[in-house]
Amino acid sequence: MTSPTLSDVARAAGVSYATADRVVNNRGNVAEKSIAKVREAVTSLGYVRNVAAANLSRGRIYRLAFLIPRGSNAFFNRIRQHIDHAAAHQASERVTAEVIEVAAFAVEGLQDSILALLERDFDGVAIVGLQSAALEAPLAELRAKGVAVVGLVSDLPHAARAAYIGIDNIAAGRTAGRMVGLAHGGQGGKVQTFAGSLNARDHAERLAGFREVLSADFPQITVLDPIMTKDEAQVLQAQMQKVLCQQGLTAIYNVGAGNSGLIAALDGDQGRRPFCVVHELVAHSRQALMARQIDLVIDQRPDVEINRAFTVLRALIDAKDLPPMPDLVPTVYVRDNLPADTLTDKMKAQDT
Amino acid sequence: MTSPTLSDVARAAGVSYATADRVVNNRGNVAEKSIAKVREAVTSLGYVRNVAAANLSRGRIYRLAFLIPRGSNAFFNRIRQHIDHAAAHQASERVTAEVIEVAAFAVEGLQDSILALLERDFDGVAIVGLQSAALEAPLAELRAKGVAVVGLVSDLPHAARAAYIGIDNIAAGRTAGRMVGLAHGGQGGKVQTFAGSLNARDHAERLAGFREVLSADFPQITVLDPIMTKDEAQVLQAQMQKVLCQQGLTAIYNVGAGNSGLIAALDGDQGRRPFCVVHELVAHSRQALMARQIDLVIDQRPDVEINRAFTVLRALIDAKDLPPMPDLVPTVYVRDNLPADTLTDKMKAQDT
DNA sequence: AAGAAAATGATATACGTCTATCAAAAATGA
DNA sequence: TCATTTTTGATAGACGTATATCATTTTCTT
Repeated sequence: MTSPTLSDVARAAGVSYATADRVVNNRGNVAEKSIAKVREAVTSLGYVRNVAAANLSRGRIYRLAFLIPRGSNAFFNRIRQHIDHAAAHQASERVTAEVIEVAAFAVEGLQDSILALLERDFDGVAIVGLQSAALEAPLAELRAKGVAVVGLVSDLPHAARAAYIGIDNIAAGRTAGRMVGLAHGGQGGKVQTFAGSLNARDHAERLAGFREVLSADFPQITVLDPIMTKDEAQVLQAQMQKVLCQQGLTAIYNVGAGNSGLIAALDGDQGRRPFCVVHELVAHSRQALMARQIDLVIDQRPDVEINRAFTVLRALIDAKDLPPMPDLVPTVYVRDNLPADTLTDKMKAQDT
Repeated sequence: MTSPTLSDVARAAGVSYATADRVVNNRGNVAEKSIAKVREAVTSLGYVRNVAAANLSRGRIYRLAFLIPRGSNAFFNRIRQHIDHAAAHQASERVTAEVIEVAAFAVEGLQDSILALLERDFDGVAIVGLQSAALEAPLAELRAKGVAVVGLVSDLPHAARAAYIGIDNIAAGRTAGRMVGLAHGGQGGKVQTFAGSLNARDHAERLAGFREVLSADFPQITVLDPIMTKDEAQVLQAQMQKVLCQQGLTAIYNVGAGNSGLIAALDGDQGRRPFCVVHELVAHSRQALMARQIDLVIDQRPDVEINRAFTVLRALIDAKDLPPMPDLVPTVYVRDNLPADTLTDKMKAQDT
């Protein structure tokens, strides 16, 4: 009925509690023979450490930090909200999470913020990162202090983090490509692509995946070179207006942000519009999907990612293995399978 | 730094620990005035009960049961595996989960199994249910005993369960319809549908959603009446072979199981095949997707659902509010966004 | 104001683990 | 063999909450 305690293990192994404790917590100074006896008793009794008792005893608290790009970006607003929400619900498990805003997509700013973390006493940090070697040194220092570090949404240099929590952006681009291909129903066409900047790794990856699928499986569809938008809605709107005048354009794919501009341009347009695919479900992309202004949204489910970041950080801090977690996959939204996400609904449509 | 304890609250409220305890655990026999003082201290100090300590103290263990249809169905095999896997990882939190197999989709069998649960001492139960009034009485008894009950994958009578954990099957069907519609690229067509039985609520719902979208948004596509398969692969294979000979068939949609038969029929076929959409990602649907024998799989992510069932049951048992949980949505898989699910990969292709 | 009822305080034990201390026993080295 | 090192045992306090008991104080009734 009740599960065995470490005292039970000690008794079964024929050693004292102290010795059993030395073994399970690798405190050293134990004879091989005793180690073997205890290990055996552990498996035969099926002993598992009661983490509640353990955490209580050591007064463990999880101080977590999330480094998130600053700005009014709807996507990161959604992320910030979800972090606060999730943290509030884990307060009873002694989890605190602080959102620290950093200059958006700037290596130096990120570097400084990471160094600033050294002064604070965090147990784990999730960072919306950049693949820059300049981050390796500060991250190494952080990890040397015993802080668990994971990359979130956008990866860090591999050696500098314990895990990456985010989708595979090549797969996301491939998925978009597949959808655009399918939507042509075997006919030919011409796709205009948009990107914020190809220095952003995720943008480049999505585009690569997109091209890959179309050229391999739908050669009758032409992919036009991306128009750069700096993720600004105004730029997108202006460029879209131009593009929509072209003849024979059958699809639009924006790998980046600024979709409110894209949608605004479509709004003014009449006649049959091209098939439109964008990324990230936020208030206005959701509305546009409902209003049939766009056809598909590829989403990375940031709320799922945040939950996972909490779980992974706690597991890393406790040095235990990860619980079973379904893969993160790029999710395809059409107007028919939208989540009833109240957060998204309530949020004002701002810039993406 | 360290969070306040109930003793701190008592001190701040100017009452004894005993009284503070009486208030927070509503033991009664406390003056209104004292209640107010304690409540105030709780909010001003930001006190939150340390659940680790609480669970330790009362020796709380979570005894959970999952009622899952018996059989070699690949989908439910996947579910069973994931339950065991998840349970193993929660053992250190004193969670045990027992999978109880019940006769597949039979009201009487389910009824008996629920009554059998009364003899056991479970704290929470997740049931792959049926919408039958005959289940209401036994479930009411179970809940009267204080057992938390949730519906899983397939819902129970609403009043008889605390929550339903599964996707909206109408939305799933609508999503399939949207995809089939899009894949016609504006052209007309003819879709053959397959279902196990229209008595199965989920099958009927998916079909309804599918029809709804096609008739509303893609009127140029004809939806043929479903061929009934009893979810048997042989039936599907035979029927598919007939169907594939028809002229002008542009798409196939199977709302039910038995896809290995469907795939086998496609395997033998040459020439341009129709656009194929099926449900549930299991070993063989995955393989077929990779081998380009089918185009789309609509999946309900049973592993996510299982995780959620654990979370919801524990929250119900602890009588605390639910943590933030992203919506469950029908997930669209193409060959480009497949999860690297080792479980699925390793599992032998059996009947779906 | 006396007696009954209600509310409060003080306190103890238990949950299972971590951590530390000190003494005792066993193994090792010279 | 004696001194040294290594290993072991016994034990106690702490973590924060739940639960129980009993004595005491306050409030209510009439």
